[in-house]
Amino acid sequence: MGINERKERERAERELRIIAAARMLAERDGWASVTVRRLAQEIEYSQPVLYAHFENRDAIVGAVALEGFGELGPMLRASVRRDASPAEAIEDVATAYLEFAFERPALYEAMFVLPSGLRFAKSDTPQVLRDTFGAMMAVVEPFCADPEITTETFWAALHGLAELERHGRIRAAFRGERVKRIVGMFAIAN
Amino acid sequence: MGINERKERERAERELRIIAAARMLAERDGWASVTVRRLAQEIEYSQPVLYAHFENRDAIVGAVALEGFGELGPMLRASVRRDASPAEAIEDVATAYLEFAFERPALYEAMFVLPSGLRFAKSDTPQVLRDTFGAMMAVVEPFCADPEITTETFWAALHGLAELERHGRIRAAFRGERVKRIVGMFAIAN
DNA sequence: ACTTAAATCTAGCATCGCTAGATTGTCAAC
DNA sequence: GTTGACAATCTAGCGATGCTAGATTTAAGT
Repeated sequence: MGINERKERERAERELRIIAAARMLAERDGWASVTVRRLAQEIEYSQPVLYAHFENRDAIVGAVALEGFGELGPMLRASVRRDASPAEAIEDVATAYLEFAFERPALYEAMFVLPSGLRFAKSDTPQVLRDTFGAMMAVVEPFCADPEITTETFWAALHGLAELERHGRIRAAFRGERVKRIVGMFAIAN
Repeated sequence: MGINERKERERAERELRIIAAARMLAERDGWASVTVRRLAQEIEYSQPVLYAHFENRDAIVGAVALEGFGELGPMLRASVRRDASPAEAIEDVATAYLEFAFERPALYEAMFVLPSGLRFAKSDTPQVLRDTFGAMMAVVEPFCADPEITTETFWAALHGLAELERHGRIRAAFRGERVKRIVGMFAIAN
């Protein structure tokens, strides 16, 4: 009886449609506009159906965030030029990271700012999160003794640059200069 | 006729009570619990009175944020040990900054994360914001050619460390190690 | 065709930010 | 003093929100 299989397939498909709708609305109108009612309308079901897929609104944000990690990791790896020196590799990743943050602000927000229920740096951390972390670690590793801590620091620096600029705390015009400084700092033994 | 003066005094006092209540509720239960209704109850007036003081809820967050800047700047300046070397001064400020972020999370959130209507790095930026920025600039200045950009970068690094740790993205246990790296990076010519 | 269980919806609760319009209080002119 | 005008304040409500209990429809198995 393929009935249950079909049902499961339809269910999974509907879940994807919810996530896609959430992402689209968030990118278009901001996360405040992503309401359960609107999502329900978008997928043409009533609100309670969403709660059969996600425990609450935060979990929907979390699902979008996971998608984001699934894209950020590969994007960071792909950003490194083929014959880049170790220092250039850091620059490529830093630049790509910020590009991601500014070109997909809603996605970035889901991944790093909004409550999403995701668990980081824990034993049950999803693989995509580890992979993204690994993409950053790969480029700082040549320059440091303890890659994990240095990666955390590198990541924090990039996240700070992204967030302060996104909130208008620092001058957008000087992003390149700031990246240059960060890269210069991480591209020496430490 | 001191009548109008008295009224203005009472009005100003009431405004301070609103801000104090908002800050207290935010620190105790988080910003999500700071509702206009609850604030009204706290100051023993009806909701509409709050809108005679602040344009909207965000403006209340902004007022609390301003208070926060009024404290962060002096705290950063005071954190530098009397006979600290330039490098030690950076360490002191970095440590004090993170201490502030973790001991007053709600205040920090108002200042740097929540929409607050405050304008940074603009011509009409309030003096307290400039002062806080200046406190950080003072310690990185000895090591750099363009202090403004380096300060923005330094600040971003600290903000990233604070935010990622606050959200459980990086391991709290290694905060000291990360600070050591950041300090080491900014405490050399760049 | 009928029963039962799963899938889905309707309708509602409590809460939110915010505001129009009524009501109270206070001042100044007569 | 009384009264009229204006400022201060409140009541009551609108349109949203996240979430859920209970009714209803749909579909499956016999």
